[in-house]
Amino acid sequence: MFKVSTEPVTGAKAAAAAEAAPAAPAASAAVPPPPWQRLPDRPARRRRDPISREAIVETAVRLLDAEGLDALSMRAIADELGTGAASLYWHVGSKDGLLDLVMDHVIGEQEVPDPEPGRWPEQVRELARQQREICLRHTWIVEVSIGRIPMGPNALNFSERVLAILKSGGVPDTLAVQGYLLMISTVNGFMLDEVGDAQPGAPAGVPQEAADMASQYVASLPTDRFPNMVALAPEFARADPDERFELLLDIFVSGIVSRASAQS
Amino acid sequence: MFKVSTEPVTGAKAAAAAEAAPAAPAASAAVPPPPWQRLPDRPARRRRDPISREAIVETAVRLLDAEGLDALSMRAIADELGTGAASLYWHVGSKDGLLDLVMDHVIGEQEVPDPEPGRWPEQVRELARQQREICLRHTWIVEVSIGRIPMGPNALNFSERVLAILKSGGVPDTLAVQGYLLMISTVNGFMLDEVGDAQPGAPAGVPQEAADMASQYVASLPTDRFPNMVALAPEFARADPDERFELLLDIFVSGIVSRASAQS
DNA sequence: ACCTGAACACCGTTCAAGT
DNA sequence: ACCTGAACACCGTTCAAGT
Repeated sequence: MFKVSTEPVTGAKAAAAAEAAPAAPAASAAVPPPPWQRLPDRPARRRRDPISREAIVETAVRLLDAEGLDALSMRAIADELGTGAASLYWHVGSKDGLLDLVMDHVIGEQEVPDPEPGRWPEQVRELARQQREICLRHTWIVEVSIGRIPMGPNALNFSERVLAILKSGGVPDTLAVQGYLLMISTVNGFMLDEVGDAQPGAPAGVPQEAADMASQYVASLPTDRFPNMVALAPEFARADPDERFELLLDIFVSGIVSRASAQS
Repeated sequence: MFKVSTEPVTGAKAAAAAEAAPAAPAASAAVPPPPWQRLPDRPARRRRDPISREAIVETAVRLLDAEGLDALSMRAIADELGTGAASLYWHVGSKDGLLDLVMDHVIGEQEVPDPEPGRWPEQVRELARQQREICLRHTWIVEVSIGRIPMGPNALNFSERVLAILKSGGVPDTLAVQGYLLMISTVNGFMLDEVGDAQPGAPAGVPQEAADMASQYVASLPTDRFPNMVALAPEFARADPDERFELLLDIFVSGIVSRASAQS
């Protein structure tokens, strides 16, 4: 089922404000114990990451970037924070709930410029490129986004600002919303291809090695049964993702533009 | 990492042929024991699904359709076949390997028509619609396809025949391959949105209920901070997927067509 | 060649109990 | 209000052993 991942709109802002404010009076704050004092050696929680909803989300993102989606477990996150897995459940409810928060956190990385009505198509292109870059930084995000309708505070803010750009360009209501939704999912589809489930080691983006292997295999097929594949094998090899992404943008944005001017 | 999911091209054909051939002499084949005879009651494997690579794949697909991706476990498959999980590993190597086979199996549902050079753009549209329908039948396939470069026998056959259509239409080599790859991933992106991780109960496709809930929530936002969202809330509600898919096809195919005629 | 049971090293989540 | 350890019901996979 679809889950509408909502957060109270004020939540994040409030938290951010609290964080920005000067730290609370640290009167009896952490003082390191004298070196001779023997403390009960429970894991000695590293308090630079105090356990809180925000800290859990940030730890999860760091872990995801470093180890990939398969390696993310509640136990691993808790370990990183110096606690047990059970402790996380008070803050995030479930792993699924945590991933909702993680997704909104990542959406927060998008910076949407103020509308410049004259060049809205180029602004749309820039947004798409930025979306791609975020997916390359966080290769796990496409998979995480499956089945989540982004409605957290950052998602709402993002949508609002993108729609402002389209509306300022005179795109009619229906086309603006449809086009916005299609743009997101089209880029996601592209990224589905480009990043796959790349492991952290890999430099993100389809490893050239894999592309070459595939192309080589295609070239080796029996010509009589796969004439087109064999003939086009070299094309599969030199499929530069940047180039292909720009082609996709060209097709997509010019399509929206021509429909927008036809309707107004 | 990307896995190139390859099967020897001849494998499936050979297996199919073997299956089609008359069954081996069933001289001392299974005769049901007399009703009074007490047999050791091990699970009494239902032999209508003999355990084999093909049977495992088919069982997996049936289970996936019925219960969704999260519910698929090696134990569940084995249970359905009347064995233990360990027995599957002789046939499929790993769950991941099984999913490779499952993906190729599903790709095999695509029927690609022979090229009709005059109407290749419409043929491309039809292929995309068919891809969508398969994703609606098997809502888990988009997620399964992440990180898999489809190179099984059915995938190769599919690619070959699609490329034949594009080439017959006079699409230049590079654009044919790029366009083919982009079409697949664009439809996948759309399906990522449309099916999410729909559970088996749901009628496949974004539940109208969820769309309404989202739209209602958007309409309830503070107007001063989300003027565009609030104004466009109704558009979010009546986003008919069929309509949006056709818009996407229009944009995409017309983009390919105009570039094809510009280059030739 | 094929199948099996039992074990290993994990999961997400719950819950009574602690402070 | 927040955290904890221990337990529950699962996972995928391995492996020695069976036929």
